[in-house]
Amino acid sequence: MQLENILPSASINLPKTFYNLSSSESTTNSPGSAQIDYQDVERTESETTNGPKKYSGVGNAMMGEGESDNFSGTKTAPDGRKSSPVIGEDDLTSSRRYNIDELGSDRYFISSTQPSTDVANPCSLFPYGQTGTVYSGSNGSRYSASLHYGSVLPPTGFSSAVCASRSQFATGYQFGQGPGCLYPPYPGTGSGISSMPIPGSAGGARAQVYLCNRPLWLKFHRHQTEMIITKQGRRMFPFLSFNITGLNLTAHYNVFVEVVLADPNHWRFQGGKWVTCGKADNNMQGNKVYVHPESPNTGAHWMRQEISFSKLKLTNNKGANNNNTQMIVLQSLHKYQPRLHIVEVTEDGVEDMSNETKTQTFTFPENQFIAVTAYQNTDITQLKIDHNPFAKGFRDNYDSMYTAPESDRLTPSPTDSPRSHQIVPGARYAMQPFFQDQFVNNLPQNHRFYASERAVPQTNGLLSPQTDDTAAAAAASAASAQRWFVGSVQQTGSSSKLDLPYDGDYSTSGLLSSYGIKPLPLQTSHALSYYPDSAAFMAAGWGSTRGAYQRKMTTGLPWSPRPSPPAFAEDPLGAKDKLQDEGATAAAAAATTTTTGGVGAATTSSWMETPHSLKSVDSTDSGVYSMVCKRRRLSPGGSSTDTSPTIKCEDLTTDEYNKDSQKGMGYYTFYTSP
DNA sequence: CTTTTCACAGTCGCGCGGATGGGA
DNA sequence: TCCCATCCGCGCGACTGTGAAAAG
Repeated sequence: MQLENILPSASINLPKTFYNLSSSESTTNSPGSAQIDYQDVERTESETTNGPKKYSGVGNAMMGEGESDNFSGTKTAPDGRKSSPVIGEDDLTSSRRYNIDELGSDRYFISSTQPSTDVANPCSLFPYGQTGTVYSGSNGSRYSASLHYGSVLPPTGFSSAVCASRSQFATGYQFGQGPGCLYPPYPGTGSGISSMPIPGSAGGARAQVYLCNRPLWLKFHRHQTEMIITKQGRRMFPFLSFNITGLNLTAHYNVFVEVVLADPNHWRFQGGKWVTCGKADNNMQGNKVYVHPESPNTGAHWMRQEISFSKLKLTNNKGANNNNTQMIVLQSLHKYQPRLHIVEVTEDGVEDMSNETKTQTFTFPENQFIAVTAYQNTDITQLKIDHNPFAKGFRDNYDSMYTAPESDRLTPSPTDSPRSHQIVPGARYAMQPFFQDQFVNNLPQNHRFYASERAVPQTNGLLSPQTDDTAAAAAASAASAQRWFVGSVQQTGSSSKLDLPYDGDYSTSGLLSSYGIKPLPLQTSHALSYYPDSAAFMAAGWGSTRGAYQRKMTTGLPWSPRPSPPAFAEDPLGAKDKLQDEGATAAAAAATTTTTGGVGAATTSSWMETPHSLKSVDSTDSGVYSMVCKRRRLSPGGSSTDTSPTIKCEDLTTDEYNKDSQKGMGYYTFYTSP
């Protein structure tokens, strides 16, 4: 790709107040310009489609402004290299930091429409499908949306089954992933596929789907999302929540989620990162589909409100099929990709067998996760605790948090969070605060001091293993005139700084560099994700004590023998180069994803082992990292490490940021397809 | 040694019943 | 005094991550 070309446009718009962009590269792009750039990118990408591509952008893209926050995991080594054990570190994407859409809007959408060349259409921005870099399967051929669909979801079985009824539905789809089924071309193609319209599909009604809580998903995705599976079933968190547009108001549709293997590998958490370990067992049988309880229903119904799958449960119990609750059967240590299916049916819920084209599938790469029976990466654990209302009891500063007046307490309750927006008709924005929060870190102004440092989303690439959302981001950016634009942000000049938003702080602390601790993860602000009015809490003492993390030491190899393939594909460029380019890459990331089709864009090369050169980099840190692999939370009073001030101060300008974000619904508005 | 299972403690909302207050 | 609406407290269930034990 031609990063140079892309960068300017790629850069995201961010409130300067918040990010303090100083980067020379950063440019003030207007939304329009951004779009144009993307076009360029897309073009470029398509041209290079066959070439080795790397996973790019996702990681960065993921870092939303709001998110940028705190991610602790990523830190820059003194030399500017990222030392975080986080998955994505090898990922080139990491270099790309920003994703437009994150900043611009909280909603990310993929249109099922065909990847038309229509530039104007946000969808067009994502050359999904075109980028075959993704896991192409044995034949190596790229999966086109249609192809993939067909392979995975045979018209006869899949769609037809659907029609009958929910129960049938589930049954019918149950083995969609069974042997013989192709893996969804995950990274790249996966997203692309879903986004791609099925040939002749929808008789004209092309739906557009927005991932409502995308920012939150991105946060997790950066660290490689993990989902607990238990015998009795465990809810997903983040849960899937979509907004759908473009449906026929009067037509009836079944909406369901299918979870398919994202790649052909078995994974294990070793050396602080996820690495492949043998082949996946794709013979696993069991229900893979969760039909939305409100199915079938009219297009008007589905479009009226957010479609939440908060009740969806994941289990590893093949025989478990609770009559009351649909559960999706998964296998531990396998990577999965949820996919949203919208199938037009008759009033009674029966699908039109004669017209399989009425099925539309949407895939959001950031929804990808690894099923586990116990959390492996403490970053994920912390994110879950910080964001999942059900886990409030595990928040270290919980006490102080709640000292605030009840009136100030906006945290959605476990039950209401999902329901509130789902049930109330027309309450499309009911969750606004929630989403907003995902973007914004609410911090007391007193923390403002560190604003400059936080200017860049932290975790850059380190984390995200798979990236894909960049495409989405790009689309979002293009689609919505970004309110904020961030240039390559990053730190001016020195490449070393690029990666680390917190560079200054971390380096200062020194502790962070070692990773012995989890730098304020958080997100305190994160913890308040659900607390729009977090400031009050902060005043109450929030942030004063945040659990420190203790790395869970793994006796295993410091580094995985085999780096995760696609997701974590290393950048061919030297690490150093990477860093230098990071600023550019960040911007490019968006473009890349767009062009590459998001995560999936990863080329076959991405599957190759990580270059030793990169490893060397890691090795440098390995001493530190090796120790780190898994982190465990410490008691509040715990290690001195956690005390680092930097952490607490994550985002300074948060207040301002919030103001901006709150100003208009526009921030949350949906993208409309041209 | 790794992975899975289980009991546990914690939070929350919901539902129920009782107490309270106002109006007829 | 009776009826009705509202408020409050309690118990229950749902849900979470933790950590130890069990299983492979």
